[in-house]
Amino acid sequence: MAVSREDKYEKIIDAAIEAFAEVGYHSCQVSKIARMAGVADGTIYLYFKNKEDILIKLFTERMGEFIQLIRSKMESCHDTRSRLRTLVQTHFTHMENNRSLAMVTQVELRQPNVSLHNAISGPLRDYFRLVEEVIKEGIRQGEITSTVDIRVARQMIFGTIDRATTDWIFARSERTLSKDIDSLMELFAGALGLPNEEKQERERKSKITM
Amino acid sequence: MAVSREDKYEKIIDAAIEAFAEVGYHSCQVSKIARMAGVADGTIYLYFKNKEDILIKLFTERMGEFIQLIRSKMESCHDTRSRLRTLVQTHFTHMENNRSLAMVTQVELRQPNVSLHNAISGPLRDYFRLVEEVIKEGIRQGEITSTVDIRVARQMIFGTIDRATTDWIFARSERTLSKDIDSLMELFAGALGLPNEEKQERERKSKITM
Amino acid sequence: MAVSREDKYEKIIDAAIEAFAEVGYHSCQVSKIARMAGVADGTIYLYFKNKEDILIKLFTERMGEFIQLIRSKMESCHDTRSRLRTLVQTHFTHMENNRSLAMVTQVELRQPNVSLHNAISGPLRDYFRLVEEVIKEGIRQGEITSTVDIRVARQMIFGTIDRATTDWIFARSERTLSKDIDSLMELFAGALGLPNEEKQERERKSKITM
Amino acid sequence: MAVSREDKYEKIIDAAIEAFAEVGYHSCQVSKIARMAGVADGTIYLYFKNKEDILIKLFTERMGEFIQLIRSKMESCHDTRSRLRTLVQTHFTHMENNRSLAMVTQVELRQPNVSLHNAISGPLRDYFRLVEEVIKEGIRQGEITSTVDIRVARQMIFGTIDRATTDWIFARSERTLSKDIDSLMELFAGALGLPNEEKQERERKSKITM
DNA sequence: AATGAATGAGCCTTCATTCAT
DNA sequence: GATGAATGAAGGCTCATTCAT
Repeated sequence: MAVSREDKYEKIIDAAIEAFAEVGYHSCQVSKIARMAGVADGTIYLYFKNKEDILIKLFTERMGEFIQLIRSKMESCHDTRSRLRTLVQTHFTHMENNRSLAMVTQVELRQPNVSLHNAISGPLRDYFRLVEEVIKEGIRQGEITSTVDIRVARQMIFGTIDRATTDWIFARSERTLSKDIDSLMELFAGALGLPNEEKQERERKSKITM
Repeated sequence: MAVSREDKYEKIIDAAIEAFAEVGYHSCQVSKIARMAGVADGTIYLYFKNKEDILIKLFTERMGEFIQLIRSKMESCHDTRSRLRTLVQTHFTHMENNRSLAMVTQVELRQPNVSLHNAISGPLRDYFRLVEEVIKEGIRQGEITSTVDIRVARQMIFGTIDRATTDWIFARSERTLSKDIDSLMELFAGALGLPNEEKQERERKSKITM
Repeated sequence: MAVSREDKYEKIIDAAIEAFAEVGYHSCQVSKIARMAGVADGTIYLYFKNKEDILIKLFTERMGEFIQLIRSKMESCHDTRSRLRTLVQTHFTHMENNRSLAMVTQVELRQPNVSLHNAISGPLRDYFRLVEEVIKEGIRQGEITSTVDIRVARQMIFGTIDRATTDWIFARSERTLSKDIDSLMELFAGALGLPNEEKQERERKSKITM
Repeated sequence: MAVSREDKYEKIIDAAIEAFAEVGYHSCQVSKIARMAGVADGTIYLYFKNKEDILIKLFTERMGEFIQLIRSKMESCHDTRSRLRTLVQTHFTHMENNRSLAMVTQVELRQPNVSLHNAISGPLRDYFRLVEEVIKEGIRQGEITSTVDIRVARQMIFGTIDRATTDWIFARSERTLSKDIDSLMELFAGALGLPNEEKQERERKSKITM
């Protein structure tokens, strides 16, 4: 079957996510991934250069999809506040729906390993760029104070989301990530000087009236 | 001599910081630390349970001192804004002055390892508590909107500082961390609803007059 | 087609000679031979039992041809000296003209492997027998001292030729093998007590006269 | 003990010789050598860089001693014939007394491996030099025809000895190497034009008389 | 207390061979 | 006959830790 090959690749990626989340990258034997994917050890090496390559490809691929998902969700947004909310919402929901992937992203991928770091920095920079685009658009639209330092603002947004996700991963409680979105948005709105929602609502209406 | 023992312990910690920063925790052989500390391999084990214990003790000790340093610097601060600024300032300056330690803190300590994580969580929670105290005090003093979610606000503050530090560690440019403090404080002030500095000045004066 | 089958077999043998000579038997992957022969990996196993079998068949076949070649060239020789010279000459020329094969013969086939050794010993013994036949005939004809130990003499002749060939394979210089033939023959003639050429010439003439 | 370290090194070398001779270099696991030497696997790597290094050091060391042995035995020889006989005799006796080493030398060390070949070529060249010195001295003393090509003569002597040794290693019979010495010497003497022993004896006597 | 030689557990990867198509 | 994707066995080496001195 033509699908078979692609199937196997995905099977290995999926197995690796579960395996890494379960026992950690370092303690995870390649044979465990193979077993979980239902393939032979050697088969792994027909699709991946080595164990690290699995982690890299896994991240690159899933992160790419993730960023695409956020972008597509943001398309219907007309202001910075909703864009930011969509970003946070999508990020949190995605992590909640893919807890093993979140585990890998928040924990396993923080390996202090040069080649891993290099491989990861690409997709990570894409995410950074996405956040900065939202900020820039906000400034252009006059929603965000123009004095804001874009890089620093991005560090705040990403750093906060990232920290919240990591805390959630390590927390034993059943608390969801999503229920912090309002509090978070309040902070972001205040930090960036976003117009409050009533004001924005009023402005939108007046626009329509005109 | 009693000093000798303490000396050796510190020597090993210092050597480990440099060694971990240089080649990374995993690639760093215990014998390298021993060599850099000027002791025999076996001597390490008179002071530390194992390799991981060096990393843990190193972090616990330095983090404790670090938190103490921030607390003492904050003592002379009379409002939330200056407390926060002192915290950020001290954090950034300390990292800039101890780049190897920063490397270890931001990179090496992110090992996805359960026992390491547990050992680290103590001092980390101390830091979190410190940040949350500042926020609580701000709310109590009416400087911070009382609707703010303390945990989320702490995640923002810590997450942002942490991300900025990590970015700085990995950046090749000569940019310092410190020169982002103003931009950062602007964001924090907006997020927490801190009174702007002129207003605060006015209020302080009126207090004195009264 | 019947030819096709034979063709493919030869193609694989030829590819193997080049491949083994290039990277050595152990480092040579079966897939490399397949690629160089223009067939699929699996096809190899339709013609050969396994990788070692290629080496064995290769040697057996080429060695057989080689011995045949020497025998046919020797047919026109009427005395031991010319027979020996023909043997050495043909051996050296053949190696010079088939450097890759020489590489395999002198280097790759020296694998310390029991089954390989057993398989090789057949054709090798054929060669030994050929040399010993020349010696025996020499003794019978009175050209070689009858006290000569045939096995030892054969060891000398084969050992010397073999050593010279190995030296040539590993030498970086452009020196040919063939130009050592005269020196070599001088040694062999002395060792075996062969009549010098003038004397032989005289004897032959007197024979004819009689 | 000061000896201990050297002891262990020798123990490993000795064990390796036996192990390689028994199952062959490639099939021989490092752990087997360790077991036979009575040390831990890791200990091997305190004395040798890797498995190949054992083979190299083994050969270099034993070959050096071997060459020294031959040289010292030859010191008391006053003519080429006795020097050659001593060389052959010592070579054969040494191989007979160290069958495992002979196995390694004649079989395992013929691996077609570049780094191995390079490491081996040094001591091998030393042996070649030794043989060539004997030939040169013979020419200088007028015992060997001056028209002899030294390199080719060396190839004959070494090649013959080497072939005889290899044949002996692979032979199943109980035949010793040593009993071929006379036959061999006869061939060498003839090849090099050495004066026969009676003649030499006569010359020596006449010298004394004068 | 200090040493450092010795230990030995542990795993990624290769590649000859198979077999479903 | 031909293919080539899939298989899975097998082992050299590292290095944290120990312990006799």
